[in-house]
Amino acid sequence: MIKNDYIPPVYIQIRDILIDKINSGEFKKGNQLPSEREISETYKISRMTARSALTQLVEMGYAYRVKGKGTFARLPKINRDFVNLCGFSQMLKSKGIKPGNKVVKLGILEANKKIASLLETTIGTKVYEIVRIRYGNNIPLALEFSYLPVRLFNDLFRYDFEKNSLYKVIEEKYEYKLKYAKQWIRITTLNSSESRILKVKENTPAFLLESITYDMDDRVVEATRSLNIGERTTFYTELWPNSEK
Amino acid sequence: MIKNDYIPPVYIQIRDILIDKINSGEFKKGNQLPSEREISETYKISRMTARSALTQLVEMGYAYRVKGKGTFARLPKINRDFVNLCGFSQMLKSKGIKPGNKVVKLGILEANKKIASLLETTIGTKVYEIVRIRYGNNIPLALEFSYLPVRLFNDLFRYDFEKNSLYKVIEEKYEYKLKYAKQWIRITTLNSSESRILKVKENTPAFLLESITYDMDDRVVEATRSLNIGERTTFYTELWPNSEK
DNA sequence: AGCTTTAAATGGTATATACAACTATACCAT
DNA sequence: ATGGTATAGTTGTATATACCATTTAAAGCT
Repeated sequence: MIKNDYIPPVYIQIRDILIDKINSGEFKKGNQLPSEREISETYKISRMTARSALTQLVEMGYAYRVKGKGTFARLPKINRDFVNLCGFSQMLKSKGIKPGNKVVKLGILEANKKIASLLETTIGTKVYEIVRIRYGNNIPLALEFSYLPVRLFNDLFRYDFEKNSLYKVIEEKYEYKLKYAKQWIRITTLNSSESRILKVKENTPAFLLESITYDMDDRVVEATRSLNIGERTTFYTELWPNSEK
Repeated sequence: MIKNDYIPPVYIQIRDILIDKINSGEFKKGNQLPSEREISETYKISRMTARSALTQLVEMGYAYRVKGKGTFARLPKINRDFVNLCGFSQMLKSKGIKPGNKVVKLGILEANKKIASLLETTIGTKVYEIVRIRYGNNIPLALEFSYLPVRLFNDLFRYDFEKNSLYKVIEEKYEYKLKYAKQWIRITTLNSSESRILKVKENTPAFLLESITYDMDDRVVEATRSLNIGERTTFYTELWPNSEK
């Protein structure tokens, strides 16, 4: 169907080789990775391409550079105790809270300006909309809007998102490997319909989470907008210095 | 004193020119920026250097790329990057925002239950209190309370924290190497005195940030409580899949 | 032994070039 | 009207080369 003979760019291939070696322990935390020139010789590629691969590692948190010394392995950024890439349910479960899910709307719509800009596509593009209420121990926590380009997901609605995690479907059924997500967090207040759905009073302060999820080819596969009731939400995160040591 | 003859690399200069044009509204959100080739011709630089400048914009959230179409402006709000420990001022600087600082209170007090538990010490321990207003481009952004154990910092108040970064003093003058910080984020509303200090109206929604900073020996060197005006703050973070599992 | 100088290795910046992949448009043939 | 083709413009990938700045270690000198 669509590119079943797809070969990733060289710098991505080298990146993945190095990631494997870090994950397998061949390069341990703090170990020096092969230099740019060294990599270019081993794989018979140009130094700039080797550098691109290393840049990828740095961006993904697998390495850091020190001028004049070298590039060093690091285990990727720790603790996204934030709503993380494994999804909402799994995060709550890890805290011993019973997750819940109710789909309140499913549909296909044409991207307006806002959604188009989040999905980095053009206005009018067809997108799936999934609206869910998120529960923790049966208490409403958040109202979540998910948007996915129709062209990437054929017949998405055959899956039941009260039973299946959206991320699982994306990764296992459609085989998009998710790389990372960008997330912005703001404060807002709930309007009348939002507060009615979540059964709290109008103008309740809430976190507004907007996130964009990218796959390994840096395509936007999903955009979400989530309203988390302020008084029922605490985010926890750990901050580390940029270059570790 | 600090390298007044420093000339930034070309791609940084071009980056800053473009950021200025985005901030000034010459390029509005969604507008197409000059193409890589166009930039390289205007400034008489190579295309790859122009590309580096645009890559910087993308990484800083000022732009996004669409293959085959072009690079488009996007207007980041004041973002707080989670993934660093470098402190408030440096964070704003890296986004091209002029940081500001006003100390509104300096003192030594005895830890109450709350502060004692944050600093992992006993009630009654002597602690420095530093209260500061944080500005970005001269607009009040946050009210920040810092607490440090007196026993770790001899004569701390000889330093001027409107001129010196607290983290710099801790690391350079007292030579504590900072390892990491834990941070909790909640929503609150400003009470009358807080809102008066920040010059906003009472009950304005705000982020409540509480953090604890550890040094290399896992001693708590600082605890902070920060009230960030909700409508002037956006947190930005990147989420990566957990390496475990 | 202790110091300075030199050289090698590393990442950082910059140029020039080429082709691939994708988008939008114009134009033409059916 | 529909579909194909050509073309120009864009970002994406890749090569080859050059020089700079920083770090480290070896070499040389006093």
